[in-house]
Amino acid sequence: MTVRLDATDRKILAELQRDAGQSLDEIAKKVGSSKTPVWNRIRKMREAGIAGPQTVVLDAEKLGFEACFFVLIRTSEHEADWQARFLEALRSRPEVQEAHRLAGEIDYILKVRVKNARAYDAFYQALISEVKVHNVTALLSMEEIKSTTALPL
Amino acid sequence: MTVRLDATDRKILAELQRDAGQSLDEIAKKVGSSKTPVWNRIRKMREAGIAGPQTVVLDAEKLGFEACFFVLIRTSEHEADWQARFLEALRSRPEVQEAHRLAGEIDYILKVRVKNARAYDAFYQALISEVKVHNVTALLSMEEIKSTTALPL
DNA sequence: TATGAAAGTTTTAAATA
DNA sequence: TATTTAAAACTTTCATA
Repeated sequence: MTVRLDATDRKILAELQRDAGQSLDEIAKKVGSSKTPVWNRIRKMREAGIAGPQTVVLDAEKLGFEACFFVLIRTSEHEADWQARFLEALRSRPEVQEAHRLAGEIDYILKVRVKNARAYDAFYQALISEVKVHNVTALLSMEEIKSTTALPL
Repeated sequence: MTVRLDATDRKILAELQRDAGQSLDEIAKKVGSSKTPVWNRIRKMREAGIAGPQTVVLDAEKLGFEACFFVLIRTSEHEADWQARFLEALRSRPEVQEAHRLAGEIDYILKVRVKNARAYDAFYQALISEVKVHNVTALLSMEEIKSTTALPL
């Protein structure tokens, strides 16, 4: 389901990733085209689901979210029912910003953003009371060196 | 440097996180206010750096970025000079979407998004040739269960 | 806080290369 | 077929009540 894009499409996406707030005219100038063609390309990429919703990046620290944990989870349960409940628990908890199922020893990794260590503990207790997990390791972030959703187009 | 926000500010931020493309009128209706006050609040929050740049979320899979690794790094080097070079290497590589310095046994965690396993290996070889690291474990994501930058305001 | 008018932007449509 | 021009609809921005 990979879509064919030309160099102009890629430049447009790169600009939108950098700043989705700029006007069509500005983008058009930067990619060496004009408003209408740029608008049509963006519309097509949106329809194809390549470009999704716009969002605003908030400063987590300034909003009081001062703790970020990476959580490594091992489980002994591998039945469909257990997995369905576990995934539902992750999806419904807003503290969980990322959740991946992994290959290898460790089964899942989560990125959890909370106000403080106490809030993490509350999250942890709630999670393990909902679904049984074998082993949990929490890695506490001391410093966010880099954080971006931009893809290197 | 935490800023005081009221319930309306929070609702506005929540709406902007959900969809930054909607108009002021729509946001105003949803938060039970009108255009001008909403606009003033957004401007203030931008000036305070609480609300940052707008971006568009792209579909990594559709763009051919089919591999995502979490990389756990242990190092024996803890000198300022080594660290400065290491951080610079991470910041300058666009495959690195997240990088955190951790407390405890493991020193750093990275989230690395690449087209395929070969591209990951190229990244890995380049990184270890630039800076010496003691131990590297790569966790391969099989499935992205959840991915959001939204904070639970 | 609300109203409204000026400036700017997006979107659609028609004309042109 | 793709691009440019042009015009309508809508949004943002800001002055004033």
